[in-house]
Amino acid sequence: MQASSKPSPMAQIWHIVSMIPQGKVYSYGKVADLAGLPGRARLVSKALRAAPPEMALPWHRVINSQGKISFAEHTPPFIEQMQCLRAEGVIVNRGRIKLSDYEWQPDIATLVLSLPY
DNA sequence: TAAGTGACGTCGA
DNA sequence: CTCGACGCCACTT
Repeated sequence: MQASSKPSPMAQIWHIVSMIPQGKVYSYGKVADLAGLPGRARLVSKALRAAPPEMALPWHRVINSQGKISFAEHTPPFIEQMQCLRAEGVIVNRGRIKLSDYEWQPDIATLVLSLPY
């Protein structure tokens, strides 16, 4: 059984990102881990850029492991991401976000039920 | 095939 | 805590 093909890495990444709750953030590296792609954080950024706008993926909730927005400060994309986060109640200072307050703590049960076994 | 690039991560100064 | 160097991976030149 289970002869069906497993989802593409990009589809897996999109799936994980779509699960990040409003008002919470998660790092590229951890998204990659949950997607079953350890060590491929850079693939996550690529997947977000490739995501069609129609799917309204919450890309702004993905930041780097240091709790900062990865775009260069003062650039249009940086400002857009910061505003999206603030609109959800996330406090952003100079591109920095307090992970101890806003990092998503994925529920194990939810994860198990959502992964493609 | 080698070298460059990037919405990353980790470690040490 | 901030920075730079280096490691990494998947492309692109």
